[in-house]
Amino acid sequence: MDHTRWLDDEEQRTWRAFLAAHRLVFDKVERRLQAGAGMPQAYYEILVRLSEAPGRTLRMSVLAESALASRSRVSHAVARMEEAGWIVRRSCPTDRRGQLAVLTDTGMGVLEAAAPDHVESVREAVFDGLTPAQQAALQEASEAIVTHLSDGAEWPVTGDSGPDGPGCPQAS
Amino acid sequence: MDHTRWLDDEEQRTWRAFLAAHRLVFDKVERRLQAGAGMPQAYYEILVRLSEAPGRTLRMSVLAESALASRSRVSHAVARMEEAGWIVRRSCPTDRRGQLAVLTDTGMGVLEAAAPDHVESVREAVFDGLTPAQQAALQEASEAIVTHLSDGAEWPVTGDSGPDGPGCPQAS
DNA sequence: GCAAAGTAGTTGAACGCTCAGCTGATGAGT
DNA sequence: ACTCATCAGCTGAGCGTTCAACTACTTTGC
Repeated sequence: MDHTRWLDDEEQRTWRAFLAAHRLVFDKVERRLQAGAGMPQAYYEILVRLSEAPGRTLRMSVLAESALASRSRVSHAVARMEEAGWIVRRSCPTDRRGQLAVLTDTGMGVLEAAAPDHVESVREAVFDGLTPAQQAALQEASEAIVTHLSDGAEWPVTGDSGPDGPGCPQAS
Repeated sequence: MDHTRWLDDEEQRTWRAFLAAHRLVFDKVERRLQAGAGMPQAYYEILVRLSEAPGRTLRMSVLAESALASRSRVSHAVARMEEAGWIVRRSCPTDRRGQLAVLTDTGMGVLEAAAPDHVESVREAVFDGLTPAQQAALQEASEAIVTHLSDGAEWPVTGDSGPDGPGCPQAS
């Protein structure tokens, strides 16, 4: 027997449009970022989160959660960006398991240099194709999905530091 | 001077929600597919396109375009799936540069076995979190983005074979 | 105190994707 | 016919991601 809740035609159409939009938007944005700044989206997002954090500092695990990335990914990425001089790692004074990632001035400079073209590509890919009403609808639907998938757990879309702070107070 | 068309707060919020929604949805779907069927989304999509094509056959370039993938990606992917016995390659009789990818019965079986859980994961990730109105809005916004990014070029979201057929008539 | 369970982060292998460069076929211009 | 540009597809190197260990530290329960 077949319990599968198959998609009807309308759902199928929605899913394929969503899929196509995703691929087209992120391909474009990723390519532009790679060409212009030589870094993948994931790295950019890590830099953004760090730049917004107090003291430009975040614990690895907080960074991972806030950038929606696995710990492993962040580990590898930060290692690479540390080689490049964009980030330095310091150990956390209150929990010796912890590591703090700190955005350097160099890293901040790289981010600021990359931002204008990145933002432009996002605007071209998403906002230039939408009416204000469609934009509002997209926001609402996206937030509904995020809320649903983050389960009961709150999920700070605007990057604040969560209910219990950055996990390790910025030591500077 | 600074010509950058920065995002205002509302646009920023929309973009971050869109970004988060996509990461969460595709992470979930990809993981489920990988765990259940041992294949990435990109492979699944290739199999779907082939299964819908007349004679379960498509030229490599048509396959790439229809799956929104680069030719290189399709080349690598088909090579791997050919090793697995899911696809066979045959040369195109009318254009000796061309290659036809044909879905085998084994491949069709793998696809059919993978489909139920994949569809279920899509439903859980997307539709279970949306009201019907939100779903309709998401479809409209996604299609607007797709239309915008595909430029003037038509883009068959529903996988038909395009204005001039599969490019190489299915020879069977 | 001390063992057991849980948490933070790292590491290396496997793998898919991208990019650039390549072969070989086709089509247009002369 | 002959050249040159274009197109279809393949290939290998490089890179980022994932997954499954693994180390080190912390917390819980006794």
